[in-house]
Amino acid sequence: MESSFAIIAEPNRRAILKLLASSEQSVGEIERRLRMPQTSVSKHLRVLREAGLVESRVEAQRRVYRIRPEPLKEVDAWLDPFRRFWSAHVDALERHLERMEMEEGPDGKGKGK
Amino acid sequence: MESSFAIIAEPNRRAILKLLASSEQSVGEIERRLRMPQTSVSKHLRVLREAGLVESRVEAQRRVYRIRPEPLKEVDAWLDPFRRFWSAHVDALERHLERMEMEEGPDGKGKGK
DNA sequence: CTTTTATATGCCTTGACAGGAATATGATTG
DNA sequence: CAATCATATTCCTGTCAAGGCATATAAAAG
Repeated sequence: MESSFAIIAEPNRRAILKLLASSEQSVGEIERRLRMPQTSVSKHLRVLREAGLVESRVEAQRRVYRIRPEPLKEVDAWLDPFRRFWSAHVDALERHLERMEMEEGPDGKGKGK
Repeated sequence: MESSFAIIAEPNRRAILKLLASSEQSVGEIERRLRMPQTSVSKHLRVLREAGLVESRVEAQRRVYRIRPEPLKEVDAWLDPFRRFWSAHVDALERHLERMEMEEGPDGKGKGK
């Protein structure tokens, strides 16, 4: 479960991260807002913490969690090579795709001959 | 396995996508370049195809695969709320974090005090 | 100290999924 | 047609992670 990619593959963890992106929250707040069992929240927070995606601060009996954004940079960086496909010059991409489709019917199901 | 997040959680699939990001490739080319068993490549390609992350074109007995970038936009969009944490100047972020620590939580759920 | 509140941990079951080997499908060439 | 090349699919197995439940830890309040 090392990689950030695996961490954010889990929908509940994404929900937690998204919530924390707006502002830090205690476990109980997360529990109530996302309507998920406390035990489940704690376990996901543990995974997130060990992966460095969140960190916690103790406040009385509560633990307040907040985002640690660094690991997400890895994901952002990985996306980079794909951004050219949808950002910037769409023209070049379209020409590229059209060239590829020219060679055979679109989507290849064709028995082409 | 619907979500793109789950799809890219797998390292070999990320490798395939990355390779295809540079240019389209046949199954055999992927097999050789990534040094992974053909059966494995085919299976990952199936997953990627069903998730809409790649599409294939038939060329004689070969299937040439290429990127379909759209689904990755979802991932890119999800990252958006976190970008503010690392983009721009760090000062603003620090002030932001400090502000959050100050507040007791905008929740209103507060057990009064 | 006892009780209550807040959070964490352990155990167990279940399901999903990756990998490997063998095989099936399908197109190409002779 | 048979032989061959390229890719897909099936079956099996091991692993790993998520969810539920009970329980442990720890701080606060009475």
